[in-house]
Amino acid sequence: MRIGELSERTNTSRRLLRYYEEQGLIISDRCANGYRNYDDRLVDRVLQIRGLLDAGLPTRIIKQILPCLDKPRNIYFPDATPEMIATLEHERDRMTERINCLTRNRDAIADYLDAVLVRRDNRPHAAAEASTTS
Amino acid sequence: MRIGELSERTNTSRRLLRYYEEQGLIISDRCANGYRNYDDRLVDRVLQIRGLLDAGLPTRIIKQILPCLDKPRNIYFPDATPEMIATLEHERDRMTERINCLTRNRDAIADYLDAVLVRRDNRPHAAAEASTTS
DNA sequence: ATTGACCTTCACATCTGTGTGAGGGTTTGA
DNA sequence: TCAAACCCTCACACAGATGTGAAGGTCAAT
Repeated sequence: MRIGELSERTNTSRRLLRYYEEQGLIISDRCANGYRNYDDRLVDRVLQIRGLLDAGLPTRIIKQILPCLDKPRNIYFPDATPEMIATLEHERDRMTERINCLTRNRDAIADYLDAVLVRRDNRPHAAAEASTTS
Repeated sequence: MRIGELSERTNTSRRLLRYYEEQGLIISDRCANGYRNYDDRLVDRVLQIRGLLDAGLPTRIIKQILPCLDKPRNIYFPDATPEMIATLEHERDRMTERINCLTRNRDAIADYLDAVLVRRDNRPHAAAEASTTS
């Protein structure tokens, strides 16, 4: 598929697709006329990149962790240098911290919303309250 | 406490503390000489802000969600306009998406690391393998 | 009284992810 | 053949988070 289609299917501007390529996050082969040509799998890949970017990871890090995220991975192991492993462990832990932080705060927002909405439902005009009071 | 101490205790530059204040994320009262004076609770608050920023939330959003994250919250409910509630619900959902994305990818990294490290342990010089083969 | 370690504001700089548009080719269909 | 709709590269612009430094006030200890 060409860049326009990938752009539509991932809801990502052409500009950004070229930028991700420039940063080494995705690759494309070229048609005879110079147009980029993308594999179908790039759709998921781009979505994954966008999710990680949105979660605060810089392209530099995403580029490093992408190779070990490919699905049929157990088939061949790329070069796993000790520094690379250390980097991955570090990023794994940082991501866990992010997850915990987000979870804590999201739960607090959810609790707040629950409280506000319940309070609203219990107002004067409240109607269906039979089971709670009996 | 003054800005230097808050900076040390949160591992955050003075510059950034002033920036967060300018963005309305934290407040400070001033001493007679104009120095900022911070409450002890600001330490946790700043840490929370940093975590959210690191997880990809912009200051604009953080400012909106902070008020409903205060601990003894159930005591008084601030003005919860319908738009505010809609915003919070939206951010809650976006945070859930981020959490899911981070979790998926972190787990993939963890799996990869486990596989690489196990493989390494099973190499020629492996010693303690009695239970696996019997 | 002076020095050093604080603090203030202000302003300019940097990096990253994006947008936008110019200038120019290719392909397709009327 | 011409227009529309693609594609290309390049370059400038912008916003947000952050660094850095200048010019200057305050305070504590020597």
